Amino acid sequence: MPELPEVETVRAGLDRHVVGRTIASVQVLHPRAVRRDPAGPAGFAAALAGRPLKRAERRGKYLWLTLDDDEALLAHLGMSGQLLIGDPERPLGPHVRARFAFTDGGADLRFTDQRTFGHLMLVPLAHGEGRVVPAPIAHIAPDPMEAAFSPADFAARLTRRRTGVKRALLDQSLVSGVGNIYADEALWRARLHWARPTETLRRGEVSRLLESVRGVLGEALRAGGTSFDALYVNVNGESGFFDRSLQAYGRAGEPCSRCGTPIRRDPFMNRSSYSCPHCQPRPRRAHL
DNA sequence: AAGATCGCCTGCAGGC
DNA sequence: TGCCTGCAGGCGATCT
Repeated sequence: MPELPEVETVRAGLDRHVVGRTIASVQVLHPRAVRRDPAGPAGFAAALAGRPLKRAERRGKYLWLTLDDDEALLAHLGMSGQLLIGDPERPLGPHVRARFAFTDGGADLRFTDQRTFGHLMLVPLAHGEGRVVPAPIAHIAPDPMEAAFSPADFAARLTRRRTGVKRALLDQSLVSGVGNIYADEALWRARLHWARPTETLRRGEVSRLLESVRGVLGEALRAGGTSFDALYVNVNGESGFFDRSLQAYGRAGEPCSRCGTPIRRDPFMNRSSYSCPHCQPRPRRAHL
């Protein structure tokens, strides 16, 4: 599941292999891939033909290629999305949803997505929080790794919430780029229970949490950051990450690496939260 | 109006 | 063997 580190690796791959080139033609192979684009598959494809790709940018889990005329090709990989670069003659796999060919006749770009939670759209650029971003994501907060991110704002907005700390971490309008996996990892590292009410967090706990979020994201980024160049054809946001060392996520029943207590799995928002019952004791007043 | 829930999707694991 | 259920999960839409 691509979260910020994976998406950043994809962005770096796009920067290296498609920025500076010009789109020749676009095939939309599954209409759902562009479901959020009001122009529809044909309009999306037509509007992109002949457009040069200027820059590859990212905020949180969204990435985009800026075009001329203050527009951008915006992408979200969802659960299973991949952007693959390779020989334009290779056969189309079953999950290829869109294909971009370039005027230089070189490697093409393919958006593949088994579960089709991801999407692409052609959008105008607009002013977001502290930066020019695609208009549809102007409501997304800066991610913890970007210059526009303000720790003071994050702390103030977090403790103003009336919810559990994990729900807050997953809310992209408070801080972007954190998904279920890294939320659990950051909470484990910060020794905070996922149901801890945000308004009870003390100043030191908030800074410990932010430090933990940045730590797990940064380490994952460094672990996976080379996978793209090594593979070249695999801008996929997965390869090189599945062997990432996780301390809590997915480790129900296994001993906590700090204290040996078995990691516990709790149902959470129709999915799961993993935590150490000893290091992350459940608060008396839990926000489930 | 903020916070919580729902529905979208497919493949796989596990039970019977 | 094959069917069924549950699970994975980000996010926009829709409730309260």
